[in-house]
Amino acid sequence: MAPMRGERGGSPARGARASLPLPRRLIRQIARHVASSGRSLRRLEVSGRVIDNFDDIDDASDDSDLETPQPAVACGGNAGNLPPADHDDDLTSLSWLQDRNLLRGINLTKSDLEDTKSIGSQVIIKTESKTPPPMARVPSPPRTPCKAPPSPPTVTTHTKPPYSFSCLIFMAIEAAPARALPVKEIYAWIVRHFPYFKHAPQGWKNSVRHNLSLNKCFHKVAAAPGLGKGSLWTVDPQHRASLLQAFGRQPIPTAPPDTPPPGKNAPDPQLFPFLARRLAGEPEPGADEYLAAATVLAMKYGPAVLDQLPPAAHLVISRCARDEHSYSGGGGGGAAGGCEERRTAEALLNLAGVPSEPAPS
DNA sequence: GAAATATTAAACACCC
DNA sequence: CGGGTGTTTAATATTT
Repeated sequence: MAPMRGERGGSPARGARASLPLPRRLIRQIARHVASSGRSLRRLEVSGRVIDNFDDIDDASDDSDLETPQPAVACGGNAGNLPPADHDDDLTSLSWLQDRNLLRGINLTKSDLEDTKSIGSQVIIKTESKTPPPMARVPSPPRTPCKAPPSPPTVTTHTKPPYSFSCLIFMAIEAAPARALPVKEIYAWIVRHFPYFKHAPQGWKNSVRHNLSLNKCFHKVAAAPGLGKGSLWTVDPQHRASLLQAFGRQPIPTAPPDTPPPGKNAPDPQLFPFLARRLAGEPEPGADEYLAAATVLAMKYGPAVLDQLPPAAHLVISRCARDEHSYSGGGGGGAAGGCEERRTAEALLNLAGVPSEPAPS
């Protein structure tokens, strides 16, 4: 995979003040919005690397209207756990909060992570809840969300799964952090979770593509650069319910007979813990923050990165090479040069419900 | 049994 | 040119 633009490797200016790739105002907006939702923005990770500049939020010189940020030691957090890389260059981190993966506690297997790499960076905003999370949490075993979870997906042997192709595709897409997958990743997910397809006749891939094309539940979104061929496929939100109903119509064969049924419209949570949660409609805190993360990424790496993020923003970005982009959903086009990324970011913030401040004059 | 839905196969175009 | 992707059509199977 081609390294993302802006990836570290060069040597950006050291020190918090030397280089501030993000407009402070936007950082403030993001942080404020996150704070208003009862959390605090802690850090942002891309592919495991912190890219935040949120320490600049503390800058009083430009911050008169900013809510008082949490002191860097307030919550202890896991500062000690931060990899050394977190602390170099412009990637200083605030280490005062507790981890909270706003990408919905995804239980990624190693292969999931590998898959994810190909569609873009894993984006994690870490925040803390100032108030206890509304969801009553099961007394949880030691959380190892992203590290070798007890591999759920050794599912159903090598028999043909009882799910229709549309369900399989649906599950694959829903299981993706970004809720969007290229067809190749859909294949991979299916094979990984249903080994039957590893040796199934090749026609099934045709069926998958056929289903994607024909089924109104699935939408193609803009092709992503660096993905190779093809587009990202998403689930049409309007048809999501019908897909969930389809689950209800399908046998759920995977749970042992003595275990209580996982719920009518859900895959076996033991086998698909993350997916089951998501499909069960559990609240997914952090959507706004996620968009905020997209904002930051857009500014850091350029608008093209948005194509590799979830389609939630519904931004239509023309993918003309040569760095020329136009946007619908923002305030019209015509952005040029340096303002463009900012406009993208602000459009995202607006879509995320974060009011945009008028630019200081 | 009919209709709806799903599966499978195949052909073709497009693009990289 | 080859292979992957996406679309479309058609036949068949299964479910409702």
